[in-house]
Amino acid sequence: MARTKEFNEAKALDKAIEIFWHKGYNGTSAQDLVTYLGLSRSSLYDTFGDKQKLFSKSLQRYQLQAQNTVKELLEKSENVKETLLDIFKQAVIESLEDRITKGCFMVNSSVELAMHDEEIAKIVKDNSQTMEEVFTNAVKKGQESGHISKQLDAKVLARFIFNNYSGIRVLARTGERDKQVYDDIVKAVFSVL
Amino acid sequence: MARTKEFNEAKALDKAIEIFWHKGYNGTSAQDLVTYLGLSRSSLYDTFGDKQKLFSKSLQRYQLQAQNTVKELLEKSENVKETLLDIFKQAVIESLEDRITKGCFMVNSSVELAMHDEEIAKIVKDNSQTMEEVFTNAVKKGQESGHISKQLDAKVLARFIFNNYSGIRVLARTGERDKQVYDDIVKAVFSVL
DNA sequence: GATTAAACGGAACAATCGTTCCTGAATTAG
DNA sequence: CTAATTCAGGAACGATTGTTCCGTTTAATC
Repeated sequence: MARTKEFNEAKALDKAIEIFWHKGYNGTSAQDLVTYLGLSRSSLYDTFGDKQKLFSKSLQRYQLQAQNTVKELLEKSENVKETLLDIFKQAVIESLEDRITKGCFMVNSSVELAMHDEEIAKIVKDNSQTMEEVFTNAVKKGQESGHISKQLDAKVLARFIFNNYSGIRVLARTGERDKQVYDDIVKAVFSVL
Repeated sequence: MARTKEFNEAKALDKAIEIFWHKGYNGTSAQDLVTYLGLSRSSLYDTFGDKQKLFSKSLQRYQLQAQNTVKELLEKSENVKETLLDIFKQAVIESLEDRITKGCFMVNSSVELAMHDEEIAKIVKDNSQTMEEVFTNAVKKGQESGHISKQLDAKVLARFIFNNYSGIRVLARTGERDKQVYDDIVKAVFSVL
């Protein structure tokens, strides 16, 4: 029989996420991938097909990870407003800590590829819809428990929250390092809830 | 003496803005530029130096145009809140009309290049600062005239407005075509003012 | 009409791109 | 052992990249 796989496919994907996230699709060369994933050209192409497929898989994996984190936090939360605040605070911390200012992989990919690559566009669209649902359910829960104002519709607030989340990630990508800027935005956002 | 320039440098730059805006820096080839600007390889390089310089000039020109539009509208406005609403409505209209979903050239460039190209990073940073000032002054004016709530600091609101403006442009870039999504966001944003 | 410089088309550059293929070593199961 | 399969490494592919250079044409000034 045959030799077993030596490298962990999932771990290789995580590596791919990192470098695509940092350098973008067009900015990452095949050589970059070989070097950074630490496996040979042949293994890379045998395992993942081509660059586009690898990117697509990476983005999908990232989406799952990111979504699950937020989803779980909100679903088991007893005070949704506070949990949402925690999520934003975490995004701010990551934006400031991040010494290589990666922003958000999904936002970056949207901007770079969504209009030129149908498959990526589909992932992005799917992500938006799912996040909208997650936030909508969370807001509804918060409104029922009295933690969030009922002045605006849950879906309206969900889209609003998601929009500001995107905005903050763009801000991070520009390299903004002034915490006050992020805090001000979060403050204004939560004055609505 | 010498022959006079046949092509209009400013018009060529506007063409460059269009294609860079649409395809991004890495996605636009030298051949794309030759074809789209309608001038020869030699003229292009003689006039603008190289691709990076052309991109930089294009982005600066775009910045000036975009800034002046918003600046003038807000400075001569008598009801700043309404003018801000007009600006957002205009962004929404452009996002929906735009058959090739360009988003915002500045946002796109931030995400694609700001962290890899110092010159671009400088332009982006300068743009953020200027826009923050413009919005801050506008909000102050609105607060003094009673059109905008004084509950939050002018600078806080300015940053908040700018963040949502970025977010909307990202949304446009993803190809979102549902007007309701944009309208919901705008509604929530203006509930703060 | 001579001079000067700009614009042009296109050839050509080296470099890099993503991808394929080959070789030989390594490792597993029967 | 043998057979099967994966590994690493690198050579090589054609295509495309950004850029330079050259010869010719065009036009404006003197």
